[in-house]
Amino acid sequence: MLEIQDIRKDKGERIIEGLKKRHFDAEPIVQEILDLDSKWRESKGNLEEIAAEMNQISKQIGLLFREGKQEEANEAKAMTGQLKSSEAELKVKVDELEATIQDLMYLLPNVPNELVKAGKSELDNETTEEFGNAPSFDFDAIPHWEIAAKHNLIDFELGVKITGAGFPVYRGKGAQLQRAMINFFLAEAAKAGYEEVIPPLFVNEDSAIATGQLPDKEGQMYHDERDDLYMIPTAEVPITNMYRNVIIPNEDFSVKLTGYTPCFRREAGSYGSDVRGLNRLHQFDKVEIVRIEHPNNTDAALEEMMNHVKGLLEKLGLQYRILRLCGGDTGFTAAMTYDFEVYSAAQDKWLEVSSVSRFDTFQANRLKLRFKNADKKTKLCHTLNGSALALPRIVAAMLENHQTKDGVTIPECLHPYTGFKSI
RNA sequence: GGAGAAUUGCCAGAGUGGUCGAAUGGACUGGUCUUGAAAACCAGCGUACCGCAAGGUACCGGGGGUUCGAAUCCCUCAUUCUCCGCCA
Repeated sequence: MLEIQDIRKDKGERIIEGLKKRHFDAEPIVQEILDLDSKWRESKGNLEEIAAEMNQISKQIGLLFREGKQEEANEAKAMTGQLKSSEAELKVKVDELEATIQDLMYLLPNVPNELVKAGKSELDNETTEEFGNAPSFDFDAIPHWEIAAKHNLIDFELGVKITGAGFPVYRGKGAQLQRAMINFFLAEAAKAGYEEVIPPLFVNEDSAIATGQLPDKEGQMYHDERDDLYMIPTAEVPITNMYRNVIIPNEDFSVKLTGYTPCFRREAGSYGSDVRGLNRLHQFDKVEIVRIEHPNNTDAALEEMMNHVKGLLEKLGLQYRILRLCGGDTGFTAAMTYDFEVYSAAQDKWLEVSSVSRFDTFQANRLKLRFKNADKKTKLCHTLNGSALALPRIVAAMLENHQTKDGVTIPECLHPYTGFKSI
């Protein structure tokens, strides 16, 4: 969530201007917020005046009683009726205004970083870097779902029977490969100084709001209504929420956390070739890296995270490119996002395998995640996170790009974890 | 799932209707003293909102209520602990 102080400062000009890069017209919302905010301040001021008066009178009544001046006390009591009712009235008004302002604030997405270009959709994303060469095959490369079927690695139909579409069953070397990659990713993250956590896979409403899944992406999460819990769409949610309502001591920077979790996404409305095989699932595995930073260090942290992901892809021997998402394609909560895509020769498409984002104070504001700056003022921290990496698509890319005529070669970095060198 | 007890500031812990944003101790920060440290002493030591400021308001697990006035009484929810039941 953006900071209301930020809107007051320049009448929201910076925000309105910045959000144009998302093709988001913030002006009417900002206007309404400003309008309601001044009303709110006025009412709030009045309310506090009355409250102060009430407090005064109450104090006096207390004194009178102690001095045994019953009558005077009762007289004073009688005077409070009018004040009390106008206080109640104002309170309702103030609460309403607050709620409305809050709702409006929820509508405003994060302001894109200065590096982010204006744009409407993925077509406007910029490719910032490209690494590696496309694999060449002297046979007909087949897509991963065929490879998976051929070697009995993943059974999609079985998943349909047990649960439904988008819940595959990994088996044999397919399951082992999956587990090996998780361990590899976690080990690499540990090497890079990230503390591993195993968080809950369900979160409460407060957590889902704090990282921005609610109220915005309600329909994307599985929701257990009975206990009012949400299944996590990414480890970002529980891990970042470890720091909800926390003022972190300066010496704790940088906070670097990693965690492997399954992720659950309803993916309502997806269909077609996008959902073929491992391309889009309702349940998938991911190793996430999360950072909480002093604002001064955010640029450096982002770069470090990018390099971490690059390192993983290079070790896996995959060709990839990095996109800086344009304003319109950048997620609601993010100030800037880099997507890592691996080229799949067999499918002739680029598969998104990682997404590294900085949120600046947007999440921290909802999280109430703060630190104390040099002059002891509490300030909002910055949060960042990235996938390192998301399993299904990286598995798909590996199977496809490392396929041989009658199997798949496992990259060397995984050998200690798989126990086998080929499929 | 049933019964009981509890939830107060960074921590421990007092406080059962008015002068309580909250005693006291510890931790921490600054100062005095010291060659330095320890000890002792003095001072400071929560968050947020409104306000140029003075100041005001709100917060004692969350929400609601009673009252002129609530940390204190009532309702409700959550969490923790103990006992019983069930169970990987």
